[in-house]
Amino acid sequence: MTDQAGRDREAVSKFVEGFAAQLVEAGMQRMPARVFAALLASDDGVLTSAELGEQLRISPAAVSGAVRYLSQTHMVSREREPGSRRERYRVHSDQWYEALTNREAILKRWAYALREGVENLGADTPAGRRLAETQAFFEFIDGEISLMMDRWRVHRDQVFGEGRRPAEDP
Amino acid sequence: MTDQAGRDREAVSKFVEGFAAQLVEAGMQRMPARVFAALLASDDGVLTSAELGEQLRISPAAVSGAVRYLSQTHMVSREREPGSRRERYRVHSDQWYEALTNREAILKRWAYALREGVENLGADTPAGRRLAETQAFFEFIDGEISLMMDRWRVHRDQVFGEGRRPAEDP
DNA sequence: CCTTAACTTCACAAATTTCTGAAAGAAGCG
DNA sequence: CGCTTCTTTCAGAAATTTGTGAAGTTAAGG
Repeated sequence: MTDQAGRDREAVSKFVEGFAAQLVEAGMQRMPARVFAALLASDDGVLTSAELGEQLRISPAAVSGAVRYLSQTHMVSREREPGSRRERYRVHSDQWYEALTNREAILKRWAYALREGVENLGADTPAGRRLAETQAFFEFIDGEISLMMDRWRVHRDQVFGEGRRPAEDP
Repeated sequence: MTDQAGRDREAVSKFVEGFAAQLVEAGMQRMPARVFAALLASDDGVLTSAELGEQLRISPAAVSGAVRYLSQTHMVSREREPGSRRERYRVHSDQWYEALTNREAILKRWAYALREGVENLGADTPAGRRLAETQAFFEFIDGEISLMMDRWRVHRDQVFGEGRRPAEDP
């Protein structure tokens, strides 16, 4: 029962494809999106490369590419069980949406490009002022996001209970 | 001087292409990104279709497509000066990043897909619980974002001064 | 060590996306 | 009203992206 055995494959697949489609809509590549959704919908949040390939009907190469992207962006972590050559990919509930909000790296680059623009166009020009305000916006957001995540953790512990966290890795 | 005349075209172009590249990196299509960056860097935040085409070296068709996307996502508004058949496209500083955070629509769709997943997989299964927590996260974020924008407006008025707003449309 | 099971990399074919020129469609202006 | 100027739509060429099979690489286990 800890495996796919007793589960409604139809329902899982429907969720996986539907949620992946939404992720794609938001700009994520197709394969990473599908792999990620599959992990989210798995019982333990862990699947092997072979399981992913079979469930999604994609080649090992596709799994490899998708997982590389997902681990680079810290949405999924890879583990290898000692004494096996199977690799296992895991989604940690907390870790992954922390990663999602770590578009911070992107915000930083935007802010940098804008600062350059202000310098080159002149801070006293209309365009320069517009860019400066935009830059200030991103810096503001950047700071707010980490505060928001702090509040989320408090909120989550209130709603879902605090004791559950260590149980996630059985 | 209110036109491109006295401006450093080189500097403008450098900013436009650099910032557009960052937007593309974050998932925006190329042409919308370039058009948007060009508007940001323009003196009045307003450019005509022809000006955009000339500055970016793209066809009228490309401008049309890019602008359609940008106005659908409320990042740019289109106006037609009465008595002219030239259309003008404007970026309102405030309006556009409000639009950016209005990924709310996306968050809503994600939350919906997740809720369906919880129902179909069962709220009492491990996967169901994971999905439920993720759903709760997005709902939390969704609420926080509008509060954050409120704080931003206060912050902005403190830093940039309050009186400047009506001056934006001379 | 050699074998074998697994993952990764690479070159290419297929599918998709992107941008253009050309034609069609609006809307001012005489 | 018809001419003219601008914008939009559309079909297709070009470029990019995507996913695969096959070869290459790593590491476990005899």
